[in-house]
Amino acid sequence: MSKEDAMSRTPPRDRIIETARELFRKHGLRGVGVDAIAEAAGSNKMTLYRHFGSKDDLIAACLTEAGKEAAQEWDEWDAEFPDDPMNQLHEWIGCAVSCAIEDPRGCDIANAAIEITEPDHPARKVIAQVKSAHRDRLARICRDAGFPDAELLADALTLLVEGARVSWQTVGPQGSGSRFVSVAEAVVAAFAERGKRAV
Amino acid sequence: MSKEDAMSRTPPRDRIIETARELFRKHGLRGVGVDAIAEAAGSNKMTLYRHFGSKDDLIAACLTEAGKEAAQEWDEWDAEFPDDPMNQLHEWIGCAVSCAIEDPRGCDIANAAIEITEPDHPARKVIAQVKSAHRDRLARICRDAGFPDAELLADALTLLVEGARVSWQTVGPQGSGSRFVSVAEAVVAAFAERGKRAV
DNA sequence: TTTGAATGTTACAGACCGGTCACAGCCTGT
DNA sequence: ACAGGCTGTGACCGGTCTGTAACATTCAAA
Repeated sequence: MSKEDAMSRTPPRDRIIETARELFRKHGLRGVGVDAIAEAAGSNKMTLYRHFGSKDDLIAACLTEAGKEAAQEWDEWDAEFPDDPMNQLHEWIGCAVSCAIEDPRGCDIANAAIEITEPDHPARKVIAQVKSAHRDRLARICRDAGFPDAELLADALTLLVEGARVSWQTVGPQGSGSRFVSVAEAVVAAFAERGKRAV
Repeated sequence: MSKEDAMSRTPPRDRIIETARELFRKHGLRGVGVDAIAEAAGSNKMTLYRHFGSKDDLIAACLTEAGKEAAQEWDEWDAEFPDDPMNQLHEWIGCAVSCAIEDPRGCDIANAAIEITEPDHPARKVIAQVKSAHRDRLARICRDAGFPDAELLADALTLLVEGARVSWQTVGPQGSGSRFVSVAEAVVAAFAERGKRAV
């Protein structure tokens, strides 16, 4: 009963966020109600509303948490290959979509951006901030690795990974998304050769 | 009153599909009810249900219609640059995301794939079919243009455009999505040079 | 003119939703 | 032992949703 133990030990707020992220991912933001989330988290609707003022705020909190997790992953790559941006880049390419094999539901943040239609939704700024940070870290690695067109390469890789996670949801494992690693490596190689010739 | 005239002349089924596509695009699939669609189409819920057995079937019909429109666009490029795949490719790159400037809601089909969580939803096969056809036509152009790595280039461009339309919804005009044309052209150029050197 | 199919209208069923209230319990720090 | 904050419980409100039933209307073809 280690799971139930952990459930009862962690404060309700954390359990609710974790459970909400699971259910949102599985059924979509509009596909699951706050009551179901609270119950699945071993709590109830009232405490949910005492921690998060509304469902929309809960969604924003979940995406903030997702952004924190992503940043942690970047930090781990930083620590794994210190001062070796080229290996960091290859590691990123390898990991960026690999998770999709088990759970083909793509990126929670991108999915939320698509599912949320209100322009003033509290989650919108979280989405923009996390995604911008992602591109910025990618651009920094490309610059550190010495690519002359580092910014353009960062844009290319950003679009590729974003597209791969969508492609996985549209056509599944037969689609272009499953060739993301080959494509990304080819693009990186092409940009590297371009740089060499320019020098 | 040509618009109202057209509304009353066209059969209800077509009006409903057209209206549904607009509203689905604006508010999401789950963000608008069948009653609102029927009323906005100048019809009513009952006739809607007589033409489409369920809301899910209506969604599938809307995506089928979207797929037909996309195919028509490809045919126009074919007719505009007959036997000139390189220009067809450039035209595709220019048009693929340009529409996003006015309406940043991305691709209806990809959005639907993300919003639909049921694996057996009637729209799923439509989504997969349309997206596969898109990649196939792109691959054919790349092959006709003589790219040695035509399949890989088609995958790259597919992922890029898919990612661009998502990026537009996450970070807006400041994001990588607005650099799609530059990125895609750079990737095409890199693949072309690769081919030359390989020859 | 009559017939019949397509369409419109109204009402309803049953379920779910987000959000709030009043009240009861628990558990910790003092 | 006691006080106070956090948590749990169940009921409730008003609204919306998909889908159906029964009935009225229009309109074109025969």
